[in-house]
Order: sequence, then structure tokens, then C-alpha cells
Amino acid sequence: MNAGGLLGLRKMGRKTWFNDDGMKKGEWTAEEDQKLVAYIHEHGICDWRSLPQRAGLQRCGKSCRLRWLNYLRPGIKRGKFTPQEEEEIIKLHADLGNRWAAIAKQMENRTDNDIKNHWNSCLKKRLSRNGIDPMTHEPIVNNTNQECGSSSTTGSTFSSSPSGSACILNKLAAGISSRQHDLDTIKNIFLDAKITSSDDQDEEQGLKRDQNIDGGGQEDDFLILDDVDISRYMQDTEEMEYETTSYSYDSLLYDSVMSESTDILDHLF
DNA sequence: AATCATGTCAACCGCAGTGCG
DNA sequence: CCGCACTGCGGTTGACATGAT
Repeated sequence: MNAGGLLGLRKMGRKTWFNDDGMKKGEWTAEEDQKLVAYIHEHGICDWRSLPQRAGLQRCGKSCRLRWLNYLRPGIKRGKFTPQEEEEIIKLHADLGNRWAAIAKQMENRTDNDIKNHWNSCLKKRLSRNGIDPMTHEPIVNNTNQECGSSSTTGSTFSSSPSGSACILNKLAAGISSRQHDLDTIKNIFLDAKITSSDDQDEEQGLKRDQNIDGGGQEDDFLILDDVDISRYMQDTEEMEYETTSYSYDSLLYDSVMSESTDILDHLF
């Protein structure tokens, strides 16, 4: 195989750097590809950990393995997915879920990474646009919390959509974990939520706040917590003592989160 | 032409599973 | 049974490409 030719298709990926152990990270050069391919052709794959050193590469074994499996391995099919392939992915995903390696095994010469990328960047959105929940592969039921519950990548599926506070938690978690929001933004979210929570929030206000949180209503992946998860959590905590009151889980958790989180934020600032 | 939004894809990280001493 | 090393997997990131405004 002409590794250099492969690289010539498109310059993509990350710039190179060295980690603390002196291991090279980031984009592979044609020379490195050639070294890896030549070594594997001659010696085969035995031990990824020691392979880089023996092949004269300043890479970690994990990086070499990934490069080989996703890029250099013979017979890999690259480029655009055909409509047939896309159909097959959707079908397999409905059966197997996010088990990309299992899906890749069913498809001809496509890597799990390739399939995963195509699903996340294209197919998932396409299904959503067509009113299909990409996780359950069922038609999306139109209700007020649908947006929050329909795009999980956690592999979990739920019979009901998360409630308002669960939505806030989910979106906040997504925002923090993806570093979408800076601390000011997060603080504003809480301050805003605290003010509005004392009023009778109509649906529009809630929606506006949610859109604020998720960065303008764009499609995002959330850590989904629904009321079942939340009540399970509540059972595990002392907060449960309040449960006997007329509070719903929703408002209880909401207040609890608001209180604890604003304390944390106050501490931070 | 410039800017912004979205798409694409290579490569990273962290975690879980497995095998072995 | 336990701890460690290694492998494999899934989720995520980041840089570049491309299209829209």
C-alpha cells in the first residue's frame, strides 16, 4: 500500500506535539506510516507496546494500533458512504446500538471510527430531521421535553422525557463537559434560573432558558437523566426525607441543585 | 471578499474487559 | 483472589474543508 498516497488524499487531523514521556502525538507523517507498514508486513502484529520502538517510531503502541486499524490496514474502504451503506448502518444501529465495532464487523471494510464519525456527523441528524429518534429508531413523540430526551449518546433509552429540572441538569452537564460555557455563562444560567423559578414559569420562558443553556437550541448530546434516575438518586441521599412533602421530585431537585450549585459558584468567584 | 456555521475525519483520552503471574 | 499490563472500544476533540450569508 502507498501510505504516502493515502495521506495525500487530504491533510487532516491534529498538529504534532510531544507528551511528557517524549512520545510523539498528533498527525502521522508519510514516513511514519511507511515505517509502521513496513514493520508489520515484515514481522506481523505481536505486541503493540513494544512495536513502536522496534519499528523505530516515537509513538505509543496505542497510537500505532489506531493508525494501523483505522488507516493503514489493507482493504479499508474509504470515502463517501453509499446510500446502501447508510441504510445498512441505520439498520445495524437499530439492532446493535452504539456498538460501532460490532457494526463495523458486519460491514465490508469500513472501520468503526469511520462508521461512528458518519453516524454522528450525518446520519443521526438526518434521522432527527425526519422525525426519527436516532437512539430508539422510533418516531419522535411531540411533547415539550422532546428536544431534551431525543438525542442521547449514552445508549440509554427512556419511556418518558426528562422533566424541566432534569433538562437543566442535562444541559448544564453537557455544557460543562463539552466546555461549551465559560464560568460567567454558567453563573448567569443559575442566576437566571433562580429568578425565574420563583415565578410561575410558562412554557415559553422555560424554553428560552433551555435555549440559552444549550447554546441557541442547536442539537446537542446530553447526559440524560430522567425522573426515574433522579428519584433513584434521591433515594440514595438524605434528601429523601423531604420526599414525603408535597414537593415533586422535579421541584425538590431543582431547588437542591440551585442551592448547592450557587454555593459552589459563589465559592468559585 | 469576509465571516460564520456546519461537515468531515484523524486522532486523542479514559474506561472496561481480559489474560496472566 | 488480586493486581497489573495490555487491548479494544466508545466518546470526544480539534483542525481543515466547504457551504451559506
